[in-house]
Amino acid sequence: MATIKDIAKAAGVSVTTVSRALNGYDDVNEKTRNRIKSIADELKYSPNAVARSLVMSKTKTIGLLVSELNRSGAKDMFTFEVMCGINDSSSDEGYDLILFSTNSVKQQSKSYSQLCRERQVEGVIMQGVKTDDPYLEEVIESNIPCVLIDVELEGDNVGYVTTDNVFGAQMAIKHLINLGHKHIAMINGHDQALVSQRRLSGYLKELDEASIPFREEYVLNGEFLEPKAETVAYEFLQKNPEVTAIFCASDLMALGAMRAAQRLGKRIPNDLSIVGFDDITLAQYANPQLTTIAQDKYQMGYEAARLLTAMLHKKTLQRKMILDNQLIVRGSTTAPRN
Amino acid sequence: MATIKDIAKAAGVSVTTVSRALNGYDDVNEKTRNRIKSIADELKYSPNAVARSLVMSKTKTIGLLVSELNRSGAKDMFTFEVMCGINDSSSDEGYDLILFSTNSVKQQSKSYSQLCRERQVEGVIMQGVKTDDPYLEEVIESNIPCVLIDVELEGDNVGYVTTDNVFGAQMAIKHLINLGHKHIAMINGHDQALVSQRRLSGYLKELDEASIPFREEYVLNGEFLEPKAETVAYEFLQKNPEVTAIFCASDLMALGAMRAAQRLGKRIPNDLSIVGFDDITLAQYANPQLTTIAQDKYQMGYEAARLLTAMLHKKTLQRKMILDNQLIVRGSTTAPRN
DNA sequence: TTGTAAGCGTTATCAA
DNA sequence: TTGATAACGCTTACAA
Repeated sequence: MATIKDIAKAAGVSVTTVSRALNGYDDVNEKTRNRIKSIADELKYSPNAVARSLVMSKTKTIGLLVSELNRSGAKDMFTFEVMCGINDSSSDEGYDLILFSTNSVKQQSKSYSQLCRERQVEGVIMQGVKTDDPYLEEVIESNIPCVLIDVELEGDNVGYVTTDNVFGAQMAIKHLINLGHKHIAMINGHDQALVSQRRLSGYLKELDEASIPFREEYVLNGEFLEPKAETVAYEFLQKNPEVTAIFCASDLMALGAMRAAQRLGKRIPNDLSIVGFDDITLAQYANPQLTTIAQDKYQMGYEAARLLTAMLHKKTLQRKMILDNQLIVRGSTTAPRN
Repeated sequence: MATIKDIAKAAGVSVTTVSRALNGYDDVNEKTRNRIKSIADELKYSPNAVARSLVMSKTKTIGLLVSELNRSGAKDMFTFEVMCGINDSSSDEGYDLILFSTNSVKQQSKSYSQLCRERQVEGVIMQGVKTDDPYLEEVIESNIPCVLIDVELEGDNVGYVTTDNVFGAQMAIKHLINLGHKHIAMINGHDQALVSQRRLSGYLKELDEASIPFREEYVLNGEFLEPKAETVAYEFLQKNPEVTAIFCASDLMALGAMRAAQRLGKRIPNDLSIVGFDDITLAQYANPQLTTIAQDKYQMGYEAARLLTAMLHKKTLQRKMILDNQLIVRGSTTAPRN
């Protein structure tokens, strides 16, 4: 592990000169610079980022905080794809990523700002946090720049990236209405996700525009879980045979609803149309293939890291970014049988 | 950002005492310790890991090097699930994870040991590297402790975690033979993966034990890609109608093979049995559901990080870990029609 | 039980 | 164009 000291000694110059030579300052003789560089190569020198961070108080590191990063996230590749985007863009910007894995147990022992300050990250990207997560308050209080995924929180140092969930839901419902559906239910995610609220309001808005009366019992809570969605859909469909279409706030729940329908002997899409949300990989492999609202997860991550680094460099006053979604019509929707 | 200096001043003691008090040394008066602790709390002190790393030359950080971490890995959640395991176990052991994202472009500018030394990681876990990856040589040369996933390389500071791929393949073939199949093809992955070689040898071994003659043209290269597998399977099945079963070295390729069969009007499993490898999420959603050899990806990651931390603490002489696989029989295999 | 001082590998200020 | 020297925040002999 050669240091600049070693190089300085070998080159017969001071550490200052070595530092400047290696960092491309122009107040150093080209001849000495070359000598120093070749010695550095010989000694297989690489700068110690830890030491540099200490003196510059810049770590060139972004903290990635994913709540409950675990296997259950494996089915919808949401988390993973967002991470890929974050990874690509932060490495484009010259930042490394440090993974903060937290679960509710660990959260009790270490506060958000402790976590960040310890590792001296310059900024944070948070993913998968619920609206009632205690860390969220700390994000505002602390002045560490932070970009949230799918949590609409704004502040001097806080921004977010999300997609247009209201309009996404509207597209889904409009699609069903255009097909001729009148009795459209919704399986929503849990209330601790902002996207649930947004998608619900899109549902309401679009029903309203079509002058279809809203029926409270048509909105179910599937908790974003496939089996839970299956359970509630199963009960619901038995009680409400007039319903010909269900809009689900996630593809995973849509898969659960499909299974419920099949258990009840309903054929999809002939007896029941289903629209999902996310466009996860599985959507294409379901039988029939799932009509859904596609979110560009990779881009969400990519933009999140871009937004954060721009904030770090004070290059932007922008604090939020809302991406468009897209309706993808596949085999799980059709006109209702009359 | 309070430092121990601030605390020292506020408490009227030296920084040494503060350091020792906070780190739980027993040569400090309990009264002063308590005073110091409460002041630290007041000042919302958290230790600066960067400074600590510098002086202790220990960063408590593991580098995670995933080759080509990108969306294409999103379909088989392999990478992601392994990562979850690594994440859980390393955080259990008190290590943080730093993500080295590299692609072949970036590799040219920065060598493996440069990458590691810069960030002063204590050890590295590598995933997704091909056997001809230039970084692999460096792993051996450098003396940074490293654990590889699915690359069987051993050395003083190098270990690996993999599954019993030979036996896994044997289970697959035995299953097909037991069903009565005689003409069994294999779609293998590319040669730059060790697992391809292992799975092939399992295939050969099991054929041999059943005295089924090996036919070279029965082994195809699907490059681990779904569309590629579909292409080669499509051509192959046309030319070789006697084949009643295909063993694929990955589930993704098995999905491709299924599609090829369906395009040729072959029914699965009645006209053609297919066995995959991995047990990715999609395997259960395919139609019919895919019979496969399941690998515990999460555990692979978990054990990799455990092995690495054990190596770091010199607590083990063990350098490798081979996990068992499991045959999961689903709907894509049955007895051949005679 | 506590304090002084050196040092980890850098960068930055100032003077030469 | 170069070099002394201080500083970043912490740990750790060694001394008191």
